[in-house]
Amino acid sequence: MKIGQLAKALDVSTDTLRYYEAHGLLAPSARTESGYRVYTEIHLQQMHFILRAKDVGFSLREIQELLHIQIDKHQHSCEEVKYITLQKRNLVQKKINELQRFERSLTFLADRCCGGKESADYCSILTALEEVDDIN
Amino acid sequence: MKIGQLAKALDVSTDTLRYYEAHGLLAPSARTESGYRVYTEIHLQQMHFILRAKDVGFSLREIQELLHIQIDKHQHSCEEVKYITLQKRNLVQKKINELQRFERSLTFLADRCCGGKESADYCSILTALEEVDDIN
DNA sequence: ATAAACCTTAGAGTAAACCCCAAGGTCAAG
DNA sequence: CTTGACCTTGGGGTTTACTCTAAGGTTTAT
Repeated sequence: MKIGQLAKALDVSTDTLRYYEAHGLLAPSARTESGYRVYTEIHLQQMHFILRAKDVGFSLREIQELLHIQIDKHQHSCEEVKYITLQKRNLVQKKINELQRFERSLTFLADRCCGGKESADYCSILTALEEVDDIN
Repeated sequence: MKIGQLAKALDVSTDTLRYYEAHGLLAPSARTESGYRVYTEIHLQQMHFILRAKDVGFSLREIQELLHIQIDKHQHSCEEVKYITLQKRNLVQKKINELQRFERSLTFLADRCCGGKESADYCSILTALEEVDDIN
């Protein structure tokens, strides 16, 4: 697979892929004789991982750390890897909790909202949020 | 409450608070005679909302949109508010799903990891991820 | 065989979200 | 009544994550 194909499959720009390569996130496994980057199915999967991670608020640096667990595996003991992994999981769980709180607020707001044509005087995320906060 | 106190309570800089004000995210309700910004408990809560939203990957623009549901409530019909709200909830639910996938990957990795002193040759987020992806 | 559509590197430009500094006004403590 | 910790505005600088341009080489389609 060439960079353009991978980019199209992921709906990102070729620039982004080169940027990720330059920043240690995704390196093509080989080059053609003429220097073109060659990617495989694995890179597609890895990019899906990266994009999902980005989407839920991880910075590229944090994503790199996650990937580093693999890349540096010979340098790290299993103990360290486990520690890092559990730490990251805590972070993920915290994010999930926050999002679930948002979800409850939004659900509350939607339920409370009549959905009709009249002015939304009594509709407000913040009001909903406060109420949810009170409930919790 | 003055800006410094609010900043300290939230562990952000006063610059950040002024930046948010300039960008329509959080305006103090009043000023002192000498021009100092005056905040209340409500602003503290609103900032908690903003910071949590930021933490789970919403941009300031997106957060503003969420808050706008309130600010513009007289301009919007309840129908519109409900539509926006449900759309945002979809987004939140998508993020939750993505994070739960991460959580499964990380759990899988941690479980698989012996946690001992030896090299982590067989520990890898990506390997774990692939396996989880296979399971799903 | 030549245009169109790719690819390369290197480097400059941009938007978001701060962060810092200067120059000066305000205010509580000693 | 002044020192030091606050506050004000305005503007410049930084980092992250792209995005674009220039100048040129490669591949595919007619």
